[in-house]
Amino acid sequence: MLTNRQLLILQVIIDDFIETALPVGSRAIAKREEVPFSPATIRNDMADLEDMGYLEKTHSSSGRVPSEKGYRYYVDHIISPYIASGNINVLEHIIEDGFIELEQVVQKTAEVLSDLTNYTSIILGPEIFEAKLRQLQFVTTSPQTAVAILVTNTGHVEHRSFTVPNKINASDLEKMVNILNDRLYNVPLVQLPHKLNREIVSLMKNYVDDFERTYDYLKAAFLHDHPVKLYVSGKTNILMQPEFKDVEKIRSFYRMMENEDEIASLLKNGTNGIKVTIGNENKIEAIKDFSLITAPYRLGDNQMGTIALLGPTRMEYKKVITLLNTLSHEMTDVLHVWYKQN
Amino acid sequence: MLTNRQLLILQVIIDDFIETALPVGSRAIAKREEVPFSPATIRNDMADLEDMGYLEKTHSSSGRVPSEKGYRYYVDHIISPYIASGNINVLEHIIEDGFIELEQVVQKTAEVLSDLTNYTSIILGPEIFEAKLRQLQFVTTSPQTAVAILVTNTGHVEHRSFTVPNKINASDLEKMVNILNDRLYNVPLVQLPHKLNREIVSLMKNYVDDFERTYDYLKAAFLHDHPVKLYVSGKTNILMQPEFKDVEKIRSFYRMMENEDEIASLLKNGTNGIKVTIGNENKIEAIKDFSLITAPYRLGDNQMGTIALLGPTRMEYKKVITLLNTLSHEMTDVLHVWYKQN
DNA sequence: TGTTAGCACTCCAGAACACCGAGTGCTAAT
DNA sequence: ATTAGCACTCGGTGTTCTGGAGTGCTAACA
Repeated sequence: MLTNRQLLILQVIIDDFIETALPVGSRAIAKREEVPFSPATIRNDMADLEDMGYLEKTHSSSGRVPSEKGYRYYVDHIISPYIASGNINVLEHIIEDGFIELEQVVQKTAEVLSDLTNYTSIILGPEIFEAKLRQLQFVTTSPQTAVAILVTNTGHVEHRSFTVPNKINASDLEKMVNILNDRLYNVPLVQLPHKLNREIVSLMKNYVDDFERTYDYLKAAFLHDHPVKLYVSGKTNILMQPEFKDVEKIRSFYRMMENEDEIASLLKNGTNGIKVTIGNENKIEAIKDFSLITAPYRLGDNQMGTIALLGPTRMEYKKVITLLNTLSHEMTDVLHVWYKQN
Repeated sequence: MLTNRQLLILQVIIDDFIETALPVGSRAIAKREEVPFSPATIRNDMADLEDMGYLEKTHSSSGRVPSEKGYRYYVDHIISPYIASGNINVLEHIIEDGFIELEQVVQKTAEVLSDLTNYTSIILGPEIFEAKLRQLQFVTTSPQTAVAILVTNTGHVEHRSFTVPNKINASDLEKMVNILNDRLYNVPLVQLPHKLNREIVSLMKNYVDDFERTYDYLKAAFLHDHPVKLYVSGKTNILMQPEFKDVEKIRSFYRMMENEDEIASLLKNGTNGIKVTIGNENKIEAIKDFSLITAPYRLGDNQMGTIALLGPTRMEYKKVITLLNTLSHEMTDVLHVWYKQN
């Protein structure tokens, strides 16, 4: 168990190191008003804190630097009382500015987030499975090709190009699409496959000649997965951090950022609230000396996506956690409005 | 005027430096089979070449390094006879692999290009103004919002979200869109505004009540600019080059790459053939020690876009120019097929 | 006259060394 | 329990030294 004084010293050291990125010495701590102890006293506590694993030295006579365990303690026990969910209405301002596509709002949010923090922001989602179908459509673009288009109530548009086999009858396709639009209007995307199989198949058999082939084709066009998008902003911010003077580190960082699947899997890791992953707690090699902070946003009970910030382990946790907390709530609110309006 | 021996020496020095990135000394040159002269002789020529501005020294007793003027001479007079337009069928393979959207083909091409060269590849375009209209459509997504969708014969889909003012009559909109689709089918996008004003306006006035307002609205939905896309691949390749050990350089490179408008303007700089811009010939500060090689691709007489490679001034010009030459022709061929199929 | 061998000179890169200062741990005094 | 004092450690910086790769110049040579 830590004494109050040790707690105070740990906090001061971490705060200081977060600010300066330089090892902190006992003299510097003693100079602070909130620490009315002599350097020698502080040195004793520092030695204890090091023994307990919260601090490290860069060499035998250097000042102290927080260990990952130290950051962990700091996040879990020291700053947690100060985490509020402020209200900065970032999203409201963005929306007022006249953006109307959800994707743009999200992209803009990512930009604001990285500007506000000087770290790299990543937003996953939103999932669109709760969005309701507005229209399906086939547009023939050439004798052999066509585009399948899907529109949702959230203004989301998906499209795919296809080659059209000769065997498929255009008028059959048209009939089917008409039926689908009739029957599936306002159905959430997540229910499409189910509805299709249960209610529509039998209906269509009556109207369409070469049912099997046409139906398979339709499914390929409209029932594919809806890929979740990743919005990233502020990749260069990371280069401003003093710990990234090393070209090799920069390279591995950018390499990783090119691999969207990997990043997405990092963010999907869904808990209920804010999650802080420090240094080696990250499973992915390339971010072993980063910290990743994620916050989910939701629609009802469904997690729709994740807002995240990636920065050095020496991160401004207090500020960042508060910010993410706020923003994830705002995102949740926006989604609520966006999806519930008919 | 350069003597044959000077020409040979210049070529050898540049080839060597391109390969090793190290200053080249007279002894190393003399060891080569194709240079049957003593180091002393070579030194004399090197001094001359330096006087003429083709070579530089990094310090008073170092080996020589090509100057930008040297590269320029190399590109214009030394390697030009060797530039062929090979036939590697990159695009054919990509298309065979089952990609069908033009955008994906272009993206994939950029990736192949950067993999093949280890530089950063950038592709601009293709412009879609030559594409022909297949369908315009309004989909109402909620009482206040709608999406406008435009599909071309090339499988390109554009969409925009809107708020719908109460004053606009939905059935008027529908009528208008129907008329548009009737009249504008297969019209190249570039002719849309003209056709609309000349032929359609008068027609529509007859059918629609609140013509003015509805028409303005339609124009905003469908007659916006068609943004030209930028496809980039291999940004991290640049980090492998030994000249980019400096974090500050890396930072400015990535900063620049984030500014798509600037890059696009660099590439638009359209000439007829391949264009090589070396170091300070580039107007943009951030790439003053890069070389940029661009090649246009076209449809008929219209330049549709640009393929480019960005690398250090010490670039493998011979290989890269040949490659770009080939690929720009292949792109032109692909576009031809893509746009001409009805 | 063009080419080459020889030589003195230059300058960078890296190793070795000394020195300073910030910081520590320990001990003894308060 | 806290603190003053002190010896000690170690990284960073600046200096000096040295080896080697490379040059320019001069004189000899074909």
